[in-house]
Amino acid sequence: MLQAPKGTRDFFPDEMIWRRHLEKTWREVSIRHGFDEIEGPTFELLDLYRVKSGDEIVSELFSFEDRGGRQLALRPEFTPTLARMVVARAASLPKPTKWFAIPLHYRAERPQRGRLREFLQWNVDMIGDDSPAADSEVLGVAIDLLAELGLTRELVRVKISHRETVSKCLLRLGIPEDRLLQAFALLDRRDKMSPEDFQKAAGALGLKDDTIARFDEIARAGIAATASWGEVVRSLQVPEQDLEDLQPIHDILDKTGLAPWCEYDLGIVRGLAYYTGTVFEIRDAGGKERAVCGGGRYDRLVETFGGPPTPACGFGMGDVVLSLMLQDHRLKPEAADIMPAPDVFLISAGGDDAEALLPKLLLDLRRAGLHARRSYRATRNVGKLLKEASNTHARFAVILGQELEQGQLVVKDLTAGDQIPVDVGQVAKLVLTRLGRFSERGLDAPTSSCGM
RNA sequence: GCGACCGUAGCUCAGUUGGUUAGAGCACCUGGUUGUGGUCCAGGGGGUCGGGGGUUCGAAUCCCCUCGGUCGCCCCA
Repeated sequence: MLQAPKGTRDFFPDEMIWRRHLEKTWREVSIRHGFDEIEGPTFELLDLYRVKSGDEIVSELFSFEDRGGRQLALRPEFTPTLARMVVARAASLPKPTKWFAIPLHYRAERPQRGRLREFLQWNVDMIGDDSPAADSEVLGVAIDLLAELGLTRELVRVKISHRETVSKCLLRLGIPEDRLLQAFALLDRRDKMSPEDFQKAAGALGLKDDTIARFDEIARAGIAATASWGEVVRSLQVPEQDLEDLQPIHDILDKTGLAPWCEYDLGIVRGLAYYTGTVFEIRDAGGKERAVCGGGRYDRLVETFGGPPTPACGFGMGDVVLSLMLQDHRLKPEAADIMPAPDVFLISAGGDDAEALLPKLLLDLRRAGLHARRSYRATRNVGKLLKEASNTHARFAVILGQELEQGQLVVKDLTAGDQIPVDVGQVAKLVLTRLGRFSERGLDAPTSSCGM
C-alpha cells in the first residue's frame, strides 16, 4: 500500500477539525491583539535561506531546481519571507507594522516526538518598534493564546533571556569576544551534555575551573520574573551594569501583569541565527516536551535583506508540540465537541411517501440556512435512526412517518427530549425559531432568498 | 545522515518450542417486519501478518534487505 511520505500527516475529519479549531483560535487571538494576517509563497529562492543561515542549512531543506535552473526550497520557516515582504514595502509600512501568519512549513529532518517534516507554525511579528513594550506585546499574544486553550502559568514556563546581557556576562567571565558564538552554542546544549563534557568544552573556550562553575551557574539560574529587580541582580551575582538590557523588560513585564508567567533563564539562546536582543521560549513546566514557542528580537534582519534599518521582534509557535502539550494535560478537545453539529437530522420512518419527500425537504432546510443531514441507512427502525441522529450531536430530529397522511411530520428536540407534530411547510420556520435564528425575510422566500 | 527499539483488521491487542482455512474487543454494515435515543440479541464485510528475499516439508514466528513508526544524536530557523 502507498504510504504518506515520512514525517507527513493525513488529516481525516477528526484531525482536520482540530487543525481548523487551532487555526481559528490562533487567528482570533492575533486579530484581537491588533495583528493583520499575511501569507507568502510555499517555496522561495534557496538563496533567501542561505543569506540568513549559511550553507549548512541546505541539508535541512527540501530543495529543488525548476526548469529554468533556479534553485528553490520549500519554506522551513516564515521569517525570511516576512523580512522580504517588509523590504518590498518598507517605505510605506506604518510603524509599528503588526503581522501574523499561519503557514505550513517543511524541514527535511528526521521526524521524532514534536517534530515532523510538514507542520503548521503560527508566526506573530511586530516590525518597526524597538521598545521593550513591543517585546512584551508580542509575548502577551503568545501567553494569551496558551491561556485561551486552557493552559495556565503553572503548566507552562515562559523563559526569557537577552543576547546582550548574556554576552556581557560571558565577556566578564573572560570568554574572548571571538568565542562568544561558541559559548552560546555550549549554553544551548548544556542540558544534553554530561557535566564532564560540559567542563571540557568550557575549558576549550579558555575558561578556568572556577569560572566554568560560574558559567554553569548563570546558565542554570531560573529566576522568577515576579521577583524585585534587586532580587534578580542578587540572584545572578553579576554587576548590575551588565544587566542594563534586561531591566526595561523586567519593568514592562511587571507593569503589564505578564510577570507571573515568566522567568529569566540566561541559558536560553535560541540557536545562533539572527536574534539580537530579547530571546524567549515557552516550554511545558514538566519539561517533557520540546519548546512550544520560540522567538525574540531580530533588529538587523531586514537590513540584511536589503531594507532600511528596521527593528523587529516576533515568535513562532508550532502545532505539533502545542497539540502534544494540550494532550498531556487533557486540554485537547474531543473531535465530537468541536465538529459542527447539524441543526436538523432527517429520518424516514414511513413508506414511499416519506422517502419521496425527504430529499426535497432536506434541500429546503439547507437553502433556509440550516445545517441539515439525513440518514442513509436502509432501516426504518426509529430507535436506531434516532441513535444515529443523536450521535451526530444534531439539535433536532425530523421524523417523516405516518403523520404525513395529515401533511405533518414530527420535530423532536434531541436536547430537551420533547417533540411536536408540525405541518410540512413549517419545519424550517419552527427550527429556525427554536434556534433563535428566525427572521421574517428568510420566511417570506425561503428558496429564492439564497440568491443563487 | 547515524544509533536503538518496534510493525498482526480502521483502533487497542492475542497468536504456544516454527505446524492446518490467523483471532478477540471496539468501530462499521445488515437484520430483530410498520414509531422514539449511548442498551440487548443474531449475522456480516474487512487482514498480501508493512514490503521483498532467504532458511525449512512447513514462517505472523528464525535470518538478511527495504519502507514506515517511536526515542535519541546532528540540527532546532
